[in-house]
Amino acid sequence: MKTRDKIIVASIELFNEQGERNITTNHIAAHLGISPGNLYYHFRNKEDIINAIYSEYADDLINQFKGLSDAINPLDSILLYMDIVFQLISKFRFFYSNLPVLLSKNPALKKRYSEIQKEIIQKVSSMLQSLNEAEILSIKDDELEDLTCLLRITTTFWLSYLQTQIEDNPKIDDASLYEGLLKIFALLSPYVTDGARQDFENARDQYKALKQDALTQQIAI
Amino acid sequence: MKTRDKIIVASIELFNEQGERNITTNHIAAHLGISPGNLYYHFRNKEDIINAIYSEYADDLINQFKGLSDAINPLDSILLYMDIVFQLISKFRFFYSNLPVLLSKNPALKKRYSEIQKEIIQKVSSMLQSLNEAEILSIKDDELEDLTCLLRITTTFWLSYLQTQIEDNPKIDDASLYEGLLKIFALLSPYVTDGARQDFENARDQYKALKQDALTQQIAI
DNA sequence: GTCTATACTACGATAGAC
DNA sequence: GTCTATCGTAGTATAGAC
Repeated sequence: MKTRDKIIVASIELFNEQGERNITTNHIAAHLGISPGNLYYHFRNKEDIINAIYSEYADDLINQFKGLSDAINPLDSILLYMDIVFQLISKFRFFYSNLPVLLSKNPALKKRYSEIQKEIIQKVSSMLQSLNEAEILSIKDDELEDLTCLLRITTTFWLSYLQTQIEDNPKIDDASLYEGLLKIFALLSPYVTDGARQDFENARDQYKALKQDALTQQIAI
Repeated sequence: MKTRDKIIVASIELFNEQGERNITTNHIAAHLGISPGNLYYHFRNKEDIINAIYSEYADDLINQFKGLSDAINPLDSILLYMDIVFQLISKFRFFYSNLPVLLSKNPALKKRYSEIQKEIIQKVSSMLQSLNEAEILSIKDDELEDLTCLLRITTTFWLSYLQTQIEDNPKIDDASLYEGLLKIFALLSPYVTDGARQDFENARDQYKALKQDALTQQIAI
């Protein structure tokens, strides 16, 4: 791997584990066994590294969504979508743990973030409309915007919420992500039509089982 | 006002405006026209100031909730409760903009935060049950926990969400808080019984009007 | 591309006079 | 209680050799 890429990978790892605020450029260099000077050859400063990480995040996002374009049923579609979102948030969780602060001191990043957010909101909104048309959900026009917003808040801050709840510092694992997805089920549940109720609850049970599996696996290790 | 209190007030103000991370003890002292030495006479360090601010927050919370104990109807009760919560979050928003980071590097604070959280969750949960018993909402037993959790996430991170959405750096004002409260309405809406629907929508319209007032007032200024 | 060495700065914190 | 003066440290960043 090129040094530049190594720096990005190590930074993500260290930021996630110990918090972006607690990790300096020197830490990153030391962790990789390279000199600070070398790090500064590849990046102008720490903000530059964060911006590069965000580029990687954005690329990931686009690539993952491409693989999702196959026409499957709308319920699976939104679930897979949410799954991807949770996984990406987990992979870059230092970023989301710190979202308002990180964005406020980096206007360029905030602009990029806003643009991607707009697309995601658009996508979620259109997925909900598809579910409406397929008569899986029954959402009134004036409810659509609020529901989209609540879905965004829940996905964006789910891990942050978990981190504030758990007593000792938590390990973010697959079970945490499935638990987040189950909150999405809870949000959508009141809007599910009678006709789709069975499928919906089956899907929910599947994710409950996945969460349980992840939990027991975790204990086994 | 005593110097100690002045330091707390100024710190809250500066932290909210410019972010806790960007404000040093020297900034606080300079802002008050006192010496750094004087500040350090009153507080051992910056973390000590933050802990003192949190004590003020906790006191505020308890006092506000005391004034709420009068038996009013359960719907007004939860709305007033949420109103208080939003206002407190707004008053200490630097804290919530930074929640996971601030808590992870201050275990004592995290412990205090967790304890208060437990009480709030308990309180919200019992309020929802009252609404159930009064047949204003119809929440099944297995839905209660998820709904409580979604309410917590939405209130806790509403302002953080707003800050990430608005293009240029946002002014958090009354309209923002009412908008947050309307998200609470959106969360509860699917669970409202037919019998209580009219009251619920009337209350919602009231808050919509309040938000509009706040918006126009803001433009007038 | 990578290293060593170093300069600079900001911040946290304390000592000691008043 | 408050000030002035100052020290130590940690983090950022660059220069210049290899």
